[in-house]
Amino acid sequence: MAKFNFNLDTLPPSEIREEICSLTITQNVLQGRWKPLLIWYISLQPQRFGELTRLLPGISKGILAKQLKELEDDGLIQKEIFDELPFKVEYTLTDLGEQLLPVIAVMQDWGKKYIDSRQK
Amino acid sequence: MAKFNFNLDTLPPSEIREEICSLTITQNVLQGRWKPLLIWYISLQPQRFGELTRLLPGISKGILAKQLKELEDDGLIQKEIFDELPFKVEYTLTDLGEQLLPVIAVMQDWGKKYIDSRQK
DNA sequence: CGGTATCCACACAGATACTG
DNA sequence: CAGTATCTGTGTGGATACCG
Repeated sequence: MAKFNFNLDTLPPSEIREEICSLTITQNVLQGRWKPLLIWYISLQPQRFGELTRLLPGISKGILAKQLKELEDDGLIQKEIFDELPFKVEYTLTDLGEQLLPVIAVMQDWGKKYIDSRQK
Repeated sequence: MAKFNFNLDTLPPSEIREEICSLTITQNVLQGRWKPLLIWYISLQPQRFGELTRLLPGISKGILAKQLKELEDDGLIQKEIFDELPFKVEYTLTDLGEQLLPVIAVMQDWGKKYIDSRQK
């Protein structure tokens, strides 16, 4: 999946390469207009497909399904299908997904600093 | 600039709204294939335009100029123009840009966890 | 050296209709 | 309810030529 943003012919030193690679992976995993918000909402409580469409006004069902699928494929969320009628599906974070919450938190912290800096 | 990913007609409670807004701002500011890497490289030392094209093999001059301009407009980096021949320009982080380094750091931490989880 | 300007290609998001 | 399929439009990145 990932584009690693460096050329295999001109590799930087290995410890630099690891930083580049780690950073780019996280960037790629979070790439998608709604993904950080999806992770954050799901961290608050297990969420259903329909509830997410209400929480994220403007998102279309197609793109919601696609981004949820990508998050699932990347191992950040898991879905539980309840065998009821009408159908019920719940999305929750995996352990790996939970470990991403510090990233979300510092992003929120910085966003507040950004807002403050623009209000001066 | 920012798309805030919520509908003004169906506003969530204010403290939730602030978290959404802060997160989305940071996401938007970092949106761009090379931006996190640019910030990280510039944090290591002041960088020149030509040096960045070497550090990021595959980037085109057009897109490098564009993403640097966006980072500058968002107040994350500043450029110093040295009045020499041949021309010399150096990009450095602003205070606001420095404050973004924790975000980069936790992204790198998580990227390493992701790699570990996939190697099992 | 450090950019702009222009054009092109594709990925991604959105709308809509349909389905198990 | 929770999706899938298809089509469409736009945003983003990339290549190239040119410029101060």
